[in-house]
Amino acid sequence: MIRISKKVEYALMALKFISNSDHKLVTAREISDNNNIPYDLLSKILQKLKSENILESNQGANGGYFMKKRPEDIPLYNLMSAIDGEIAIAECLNENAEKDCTMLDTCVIKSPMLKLQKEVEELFKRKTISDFV
Amino acid sequence: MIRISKKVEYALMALKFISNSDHKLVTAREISDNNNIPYDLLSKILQKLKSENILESNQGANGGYFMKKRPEDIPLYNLMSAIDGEIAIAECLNENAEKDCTMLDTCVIKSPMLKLQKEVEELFKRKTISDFV
DNA sequence: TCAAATAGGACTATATTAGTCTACATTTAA
DNA sequence: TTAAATGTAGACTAATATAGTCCTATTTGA
Repeated sequence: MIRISKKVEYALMALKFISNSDHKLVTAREISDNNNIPYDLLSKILQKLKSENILESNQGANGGYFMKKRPEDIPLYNLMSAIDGEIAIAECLNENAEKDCTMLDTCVIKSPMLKLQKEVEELFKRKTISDFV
Repeated sequence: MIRISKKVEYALMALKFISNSDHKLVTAREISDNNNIPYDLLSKILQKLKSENILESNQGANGGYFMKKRPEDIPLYNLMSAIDGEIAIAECLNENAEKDCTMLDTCVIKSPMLKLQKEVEELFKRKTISDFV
């Protein structure tokens, strides 16, 4: 199975909500209530989006989030890797597979897998948040 | 994260091994030993490949498996869905999401997600086992 | 100084994936 | 005709990844 995690779905919904809002600042609570997303989980996601410079926030009362980049400038790929970490299409393509994989030398499918990985990456880099907003 | 399951990796390795073998029949044990794949797990996988008409088998002593289709006629997509079931890029695109998804009516990202799903499918349908063999 | 907000770590629960165990059925060769 | 080699199949357990919760700061405006 191959999938977009629920967290990324939530992120997309949040970004859509923020983009379409006419407020300057949108709170996590608003997003959570309007989209039926667990508040605590959403908070974590928004924080990650902030640390990726996708969102900016004001803390404190009357605080909230706002877009730091335009949707068309945010590849879906970046969103995914920000939230779920590096995207490896197969276990053996992880950074630390070199120490984990028991069959490094004998592996017969690594190089075509790598090629496929590149193609999937391309696809997710071509897509931007504006495709969802 | 987005990935090819280990079972599919094993299937690819098995198909490669069978394709490159000069025996008429290859046993699960041979494949398991040569590729470091847990025997029981591999057996299950081979059985699924059989039920998908990718492999054929002879039972009994001197039995084993052999290719029923040519690698270039087996899309990676089919292998994946044979082994791991239908490929839905997001939870909401599953067959039974209609009853499960709490936000059917309000969902704001379903249609672009569906488009993305099609594109990923295309990619995996274009790839065939011959790319790995 | 209080209430409303973001920030962030630790924890628990759930679902998915990987792997194991046991029993049985089929075929061949001795 | 029987033993060994093989595929078939279901139930179970273990490991891992994902989703979700809880609790406690910290910041800031009224």
